[in-house]
Amino acid sequence: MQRGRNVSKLTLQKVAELAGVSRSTVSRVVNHHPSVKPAVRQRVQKVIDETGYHPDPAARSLANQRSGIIGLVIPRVFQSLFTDPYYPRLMQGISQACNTHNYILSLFLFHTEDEEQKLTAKLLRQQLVDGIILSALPAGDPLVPQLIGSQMPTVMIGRPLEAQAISYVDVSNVDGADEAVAHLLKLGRQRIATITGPLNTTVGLDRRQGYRNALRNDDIAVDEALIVESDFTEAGGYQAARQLLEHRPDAIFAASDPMAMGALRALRDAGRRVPDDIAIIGFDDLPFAATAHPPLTTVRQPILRQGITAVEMLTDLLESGLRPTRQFTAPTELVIRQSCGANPKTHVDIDVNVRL
Amino acid sequence: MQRGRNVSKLTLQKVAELAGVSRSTVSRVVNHHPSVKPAVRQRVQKVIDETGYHPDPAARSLANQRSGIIGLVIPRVFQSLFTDPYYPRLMQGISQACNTHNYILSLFLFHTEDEEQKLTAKLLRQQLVDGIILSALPAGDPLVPQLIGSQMPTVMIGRPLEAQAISYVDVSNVDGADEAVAHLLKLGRQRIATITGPLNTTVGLDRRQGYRNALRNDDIAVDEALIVESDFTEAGGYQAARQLLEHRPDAIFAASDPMAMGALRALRDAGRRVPDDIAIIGFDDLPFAATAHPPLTTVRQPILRQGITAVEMLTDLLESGLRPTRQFTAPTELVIRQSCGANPKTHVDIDVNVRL
DNA sequence: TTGCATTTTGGGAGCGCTCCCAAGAATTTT
DNA sequence: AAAATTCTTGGGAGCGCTCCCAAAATGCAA
Repeated sequence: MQRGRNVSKLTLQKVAELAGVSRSTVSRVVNHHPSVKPAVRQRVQKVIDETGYHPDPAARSLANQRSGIIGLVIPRVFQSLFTDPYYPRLMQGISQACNTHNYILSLFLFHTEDEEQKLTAKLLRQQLVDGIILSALPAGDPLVPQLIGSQMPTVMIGRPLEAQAISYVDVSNVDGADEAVAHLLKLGRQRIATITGPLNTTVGLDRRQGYRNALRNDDIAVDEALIVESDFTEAGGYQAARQLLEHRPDAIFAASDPMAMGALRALRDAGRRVPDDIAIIGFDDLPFAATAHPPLTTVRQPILRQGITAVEMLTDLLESGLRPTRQFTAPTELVIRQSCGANPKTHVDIDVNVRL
Repeated sequence: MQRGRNVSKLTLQKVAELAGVSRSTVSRVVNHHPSVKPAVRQRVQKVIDETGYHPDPAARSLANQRSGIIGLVIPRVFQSLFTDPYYPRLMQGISQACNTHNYILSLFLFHTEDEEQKLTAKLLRQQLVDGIILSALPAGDPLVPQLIGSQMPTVMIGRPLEAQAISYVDVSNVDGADEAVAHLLKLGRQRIATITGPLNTTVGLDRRQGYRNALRNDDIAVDEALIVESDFTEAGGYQAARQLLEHRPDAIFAASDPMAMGALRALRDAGRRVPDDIAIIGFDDLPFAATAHPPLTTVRQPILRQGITAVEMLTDLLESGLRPTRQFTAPTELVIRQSCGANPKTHVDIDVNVRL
């Protein structure tokens, strides 16, 4: 009935016998415990290499009460965004760092409310995963307080909406947006509109704040009609841009690249030229931004790096006990292409892969 | 030193004491074993619900020799594709089905060759994951034979290149491509080119085969100059299309949507009109296809369903022992929009979300 | 009521590892 | 050279669960 258990399994005990030492000594070698005589260590290591021994993760987990697994949790609300390349990129970074630090990465996508409940309860029981990386959440989500209450080591991607005693990795959304809009102002644009992300998320709020900061910095009154809330998607950007068109903006700052693409499409459908009639700047610098038509000026954020940093913060937390929470905010960088009208000569930049 | 273990942990034993029964009985209740008197079962269940008891996964794994984890393995070669929405979609399907069947999903992305080696060895040792879902591999990859040799239950996404005793979930790439090209022929296109995927993958080969089949079916000689190999990416499609332009095609069948987008861009840069001068059909029906300019005619494949099916085949395998391998090939569907020139009136279809 | 078959329950053993403690070996000190 | 100290090593116990077997409880027929 046991599948594939033809060869009797290799255990610490067996390796120990082969090397002529005890279980404990092998365990010490495996775990790089210092107090093993070099000669013995070498002999044991040789047996390990020759036999291809790997400790049984379940037994190990049971004995030392940790699973060696990091859980990446992406809540339901963000499922719709899941098809945008942001998440894959983030996951790549997270996965890479997990490998480096010898953790297994498990993925928890919540699909229904029911599932969310059940899975959350399981996750919080401390034995399934050692720690959690949590993608940003909308306001009022009960998950964050639950996590804090449960003592589960957690690092959030993106600052939580309500200030919380929790570690997170963020990007300078406010300043990035500010810089983008300032750039448009410098280019002489007068009526700059913005398509925001959902305003129940910090990302949405922060990028709008940056927009406001830039205008205020130039003593320009904010026209609320030029601010439209959307949902980070292409379709959302399209709708929002249509709506904005009535108010005759001469530039649009979209809080995400997909929305910028949607806006681009809306403008094209409406017969407006970009950047001549209306300039556009996005946010993210996703791969397609460079090859959009026209190539999209956008605020680059180091997505891969964010993932890596999140894992490193978490493993730090796991390996050194619960210490004060930490925060990290990565800088953004304005990538000037053609859609903002600053750079009409340059041709499409091809270095899509040089991004971190 | 134990983080957060303030409350002494809830074990089978404790639950048993609370319910006034033995460990074994509680275990039976938890595992839905039939031989428990209804009254007792109810009493135990009540305690479980009230205390919020969940069995410790590590202990469980150790005792019954399975981890309850399904590993999704995506090899290095496909990392570059990882930013295209195909994988997220697939993962969504896989994750959903894993939840339904009570498995944990772990993600294994190989980043370097070294990592690939190390992780593979670990994976094959049978105790880390119960089974593996393997995304398609290029020719000659040693992973498939290794997996077969190791007795690790595996389901591949996409048929393996060399026929192997392995289960897989595929889509009808040949027929899908055939249908697309036949459609172009029916519309009167004469010089139909194709941008293929990598020809060391079945997907690449199959879709090219479909292209050939369609031409042969119309007694049209295949002009090898009209076949350019690429890599499924936007940038690759762009390059390939530039190359094809010299041979004056009046239609291009691109074996993936990103390549179709690249081709679209190349044509625009070259001043060609789509579909008037050149028609284009893609493959995948990724979300952006509907909102491309012009909206992309493409071959839809049920990505989410593929993921679900893969998991179901795997859990079947896991729960009923190793039985003969199985294969499943999902149908494709030609989605006609504007880029093929068949449908110049229709407007952008918005039902991006109705896709399975 | 007794005897037998059948359900239901309890407890021992064991999954493979880590941790602790004590025993043994090696090293240093006097 | 013996004693004190330190470094290595081995083995027991236990992590929390499942599985098996035997004991207890129940049901049924005679």
